[in-house]
Amino acid sequence: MLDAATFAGICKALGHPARIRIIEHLRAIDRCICGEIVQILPLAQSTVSQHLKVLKAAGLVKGEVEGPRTCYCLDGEVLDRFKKTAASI
Amino acid sequence: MLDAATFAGICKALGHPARIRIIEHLRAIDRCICGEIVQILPLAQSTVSQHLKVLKAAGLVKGEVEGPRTCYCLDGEVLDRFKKTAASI
DNA sequence: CTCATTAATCGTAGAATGACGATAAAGAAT
DNA sequence: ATTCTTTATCGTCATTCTACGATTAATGAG
Repeated sequence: MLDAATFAGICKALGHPARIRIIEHLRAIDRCICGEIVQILPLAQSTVSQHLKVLKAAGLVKGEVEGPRTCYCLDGEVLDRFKKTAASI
Repeated sequence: MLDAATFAGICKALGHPARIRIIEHLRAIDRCICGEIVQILPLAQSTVSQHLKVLKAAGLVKGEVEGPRTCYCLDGEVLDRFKKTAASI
C-alpha cells in the first residue's frame, strides 16, 4: 500500500501511452535493452530514454548497465504495491 | 479492461495528489458538492473545479446539477475497469 | 589505438498543466 | 426584483511535459 502522494506519482508516470506500452513490453519479455524499445515505439531514442527515466524515477523500472547498453526490467515489488493500492481506491 | 491509451488517460487524471484526495473523499462519503471539497483541500475554488473537470473528462466522476450546486460521485463502472486493468499490468 | 555501438544528457521549442483572482451564470431566498 | 450562494469559465502566469536533434560518455570490436 502506498500513501496518496506516492500513488499519485506512480499514476503520473503511467499517464502516458508510450510508458504504458513500455511497461507492457517489459512484462511480456521480462527484460530488455533500451534499443529494443526504440524499435517498437515511433519515438526518437532520446525520447524513449526520457520515458525510461520517468519510469525509473517513479520506481516502476530498474535499469542495470551491461557494458555499453542498459538492461531494463520491472520492479515487481513497486508494481505490486501500486496494484494493491489501486484495488483499494 | 481498458486499452492502453484509455488506461494511460485515467492514470494521468489520477496523477495529482489533490485528485487522489478527491477520489478518496468521494469513495468515503459517496456523493458531495464541490464546495465541500473546497473546504477539505488547500486550494482555490476555481482550482478545485478544474480538478473535478479533469476527473470528469477521464470518466472517473459524474456530476449532476442540483439547483445552484453540482453533486459529484464516482463512476463505479469506470473505476472497476481501471482496477481490473491495473491488476493485469 | 581507433572506430562503431549504445544510451544518457543537453539545449530547445511548443504544448499542456496547475494555480490564482475575477467574472459570469443559474437558481434560491428575502 | 434584488440579493445571496454556488459553481463554471475566462484570462493569465509560471512551471512542467513531450518531442526532437546533437552531443557526450562508455564500452566492445577490429
